[in-house]
Amino acid sequence: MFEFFAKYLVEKGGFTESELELVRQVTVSKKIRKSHYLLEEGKVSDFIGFVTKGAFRLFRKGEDGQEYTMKFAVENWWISDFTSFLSGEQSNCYIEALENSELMWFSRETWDHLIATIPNFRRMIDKLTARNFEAHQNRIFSNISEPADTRYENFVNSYPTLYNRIPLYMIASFLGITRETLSRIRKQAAQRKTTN
Amino acid sequence: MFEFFAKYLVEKGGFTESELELVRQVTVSKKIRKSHYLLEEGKVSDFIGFVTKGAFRLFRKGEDGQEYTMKFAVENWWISDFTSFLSGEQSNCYIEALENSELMWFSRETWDHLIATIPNFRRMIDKLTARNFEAHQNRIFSNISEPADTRYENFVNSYPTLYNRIPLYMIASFLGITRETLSRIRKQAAQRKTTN
DNA sequence: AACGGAATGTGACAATTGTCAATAGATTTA
DNA sequence: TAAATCTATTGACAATTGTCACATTCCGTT
Repeated sequence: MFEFFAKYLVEKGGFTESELELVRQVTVSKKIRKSHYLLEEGKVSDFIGFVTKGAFRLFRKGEDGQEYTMKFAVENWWISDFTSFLSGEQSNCYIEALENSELMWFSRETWDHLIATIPNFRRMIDKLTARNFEAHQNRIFSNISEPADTRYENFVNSYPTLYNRIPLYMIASFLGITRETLSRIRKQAAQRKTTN
Repeated sequence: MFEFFAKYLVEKGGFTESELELVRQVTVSKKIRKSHYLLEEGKVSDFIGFVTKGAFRLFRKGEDGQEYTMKFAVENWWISDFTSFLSGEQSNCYIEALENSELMWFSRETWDHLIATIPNFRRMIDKLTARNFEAHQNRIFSNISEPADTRYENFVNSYPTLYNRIPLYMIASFLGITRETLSRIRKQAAQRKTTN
């Protein structure tokens, strides 16, 4: 599956053949089965993964014991608890495989090495970080300014390869509503469609 | 007011005297009066500011025309629309001075120069970026997992130097509720306190 | 000090969302 | 394949939040 990752590096980072080779040499591929965890609360997220197959979610447990989905990741997405990765402290998140999945796996040491030795790599990650910042801003804005039905609509439009692949109750918690409410929102949306 | 900034650089970044001098040479101080704007929608946020006096808020206008506060900044905080700064594209935000304020003002060129020439500066900003990421995560988690009264309580506890200095309707929009709801939450909280 | 506008508080009611319970459908596992 | 588990939907009702209207307080300007 390295070729899948290589394609990404060429397209997003403009990597050359020799740069790709440098990355290949340190890339570890890892398979993980559905419902298994890549990370659990209390452990340090000392890796970064690039998803080549499957799907993941990152969630936290609330005071109420409920699971709140912070993020999804499918093919071509990066996955880690970056907060824990960057601070080196224990994570308060879980990362769960939602399907049988496969990823390119980078330890903290490997990651730092790539950043330090391949300028293109750092550039790519800096761009990614900026995009991430923007996405966070947009999500916060959505949360404070839009009603639930609009948030769901936006979610579907923003993640067309994602929304019909993931259990609805996870989407509900991602949006900050209950599964029942999401059910009703979807029903209303469907009715509006047939009426038009 | 550079001394105020210098203190920050020493405490947070461990800057040496000679490094401070390098920063001082390129630092521009800027005053701005209450209710004036540091940034308006449609312009590019091509600066980063460090607040040495006063207070700011960064907000976006929603579809409904309402203003939604994305962030506050008081003394010792950085202020900019980082999304626009990082992408170089037009901002969809406003930055408003909430009091007569003063800041250390860095153009994009100056900023890049500081990052490139002072390793300590980049290190400090990298740390800051990591903290920022964590803060975003926590806010999103708060938005999707906590009821409004808890969010307000957390806000007060998290920003003790801020919450009683800023109009309530701005706090309400920051939390994603209406001013009326915030009013009632505060009333209930006060009643609980006198009852105990 | 007085005025006017902005900000906050409050009541009545509407709309939205949550909770609980029951059911049906889908998927996994033995 | 069948049983068990997980997921999604729905109804009835409760709780929360929003909307609108108006009163009150606060604050800056003259």
